[in-house]
Amino acid sequence: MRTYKQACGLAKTLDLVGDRWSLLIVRELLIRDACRYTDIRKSLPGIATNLLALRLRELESAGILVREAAAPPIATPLFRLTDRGRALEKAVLELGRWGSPLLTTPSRGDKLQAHWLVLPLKLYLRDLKPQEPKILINLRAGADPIAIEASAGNIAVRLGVSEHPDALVKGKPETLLRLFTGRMSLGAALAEGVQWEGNREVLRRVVGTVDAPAPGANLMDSGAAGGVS
Amino acid sequence: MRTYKQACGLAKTLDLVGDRWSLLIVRELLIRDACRYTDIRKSLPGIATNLLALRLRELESAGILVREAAAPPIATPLFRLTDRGRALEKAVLELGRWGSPLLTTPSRGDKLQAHWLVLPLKLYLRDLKPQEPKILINLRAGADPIAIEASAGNIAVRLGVSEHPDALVKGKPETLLRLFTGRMSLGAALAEGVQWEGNREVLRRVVGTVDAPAPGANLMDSGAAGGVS
DNA sequence: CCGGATCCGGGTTGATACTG
DNA sequence: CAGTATCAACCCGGATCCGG
Repeated sequence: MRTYKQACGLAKTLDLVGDRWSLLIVRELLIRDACRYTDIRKSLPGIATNLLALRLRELESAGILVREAAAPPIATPLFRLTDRGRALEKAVLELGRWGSPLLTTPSRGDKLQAHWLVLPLKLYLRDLKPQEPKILINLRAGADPIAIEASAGNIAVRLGVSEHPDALVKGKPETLLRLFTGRMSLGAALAEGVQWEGNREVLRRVVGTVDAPAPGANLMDSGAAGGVS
Repeated sequence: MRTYKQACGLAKTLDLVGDRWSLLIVRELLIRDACRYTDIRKSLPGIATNLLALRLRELESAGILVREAAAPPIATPLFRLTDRGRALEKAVLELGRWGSPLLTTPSRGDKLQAHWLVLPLKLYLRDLKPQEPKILINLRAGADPIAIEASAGNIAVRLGVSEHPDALVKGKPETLLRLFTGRMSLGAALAEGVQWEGNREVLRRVVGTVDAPAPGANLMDSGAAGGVS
């Protein structure tokens, strides 16, 4: 294994997850608790099958994920993060936050899969009315539905469907992302084909600037927009 | 440029800083405000000169750093992070935090340069007595002295020397790191050759468990230790 | 010395074909 | 479905050389 040979936390981390595709595999497992080989493959267009198999072995031997031989009847192995692997979430979220401003520029041929919304929603949603009763929002932007729950000041975002939600929102992933990160008003979203069923007020519960989509609204905490090479 | 072609913040970040050495170059510039080519090279043993030059061009065109043509007399270019590049600090610190537990295992041939202590010190030092007057600690573990300042609940760590410090601590970087991250008592550090001049009580100001170096003390927030492949 | 450019051998990645 | 095998292309590491 190629290593930097530096007694530095960052270098040690990159020794284990710095190779191409590694952190994207971790991202998939952060979003979907357990994955089959093919699930990961479909979410990583362009990865070679041998490379995916190699990375999974490497991450397994690094203690970041485990391969669970499934039940005897239909044995299809499942991959799941260990606690140690799940501890990468903060770092993954911070890397994703830094890259978010680059998503505002129109993507040429970029893919956007619905389940990827989970991580940015975790970053940008806030429970702005902690004293009010719990609310549930279901999102459907593609194959994988997303469930949002705001309760007592906390936000939970996960793949799946909540029962008896306060609202069900359908639309293209791009549009829902802009809507829920405060970069697009509800009116504009509806005009772009978003379907909102149920209570519309719950949007204000979790998104700050619903009606003030500042023209050059920047998702960053600070700093100028970076160029794209 | 090779890109993942995914409309995902993490993927976009990795498109720009996911290549080998890129984040280590950012780390160097986070620690030393402005660097010459050779400074970076000395801190990255093993990097090929052409690769360093290439990475610097890539990071420059990504808006992460700028190349400052120095003053006319003796022109030696300086590299400095932009605001956008400095915004990577949180992500870099979180990646480093995740890798910290891997530093406890004896490193085979790993290099440890004194100035790398700056980032872990930023992570693990706390001002535990915010109401007391400001204190200054100078560290010397190698070529680059480090200045620590605790004041009003905040910790500042930078390369350099404070004037009239409360304490001056000299020793091997490994030992100072363990001492200031609470994994080694002061007594043990002194026994290993650490020289402490000045007030010894200031250590309690910034380090939590000075006298309780739990045997298997873990720097992680949670999770088991990962294996090393 | 500083800041690279150039060349080369070997390792890694990407694409495709193939197998249990 | 879950990989392995193969091979071309590219990237990386090390050495050398070269203009200020």
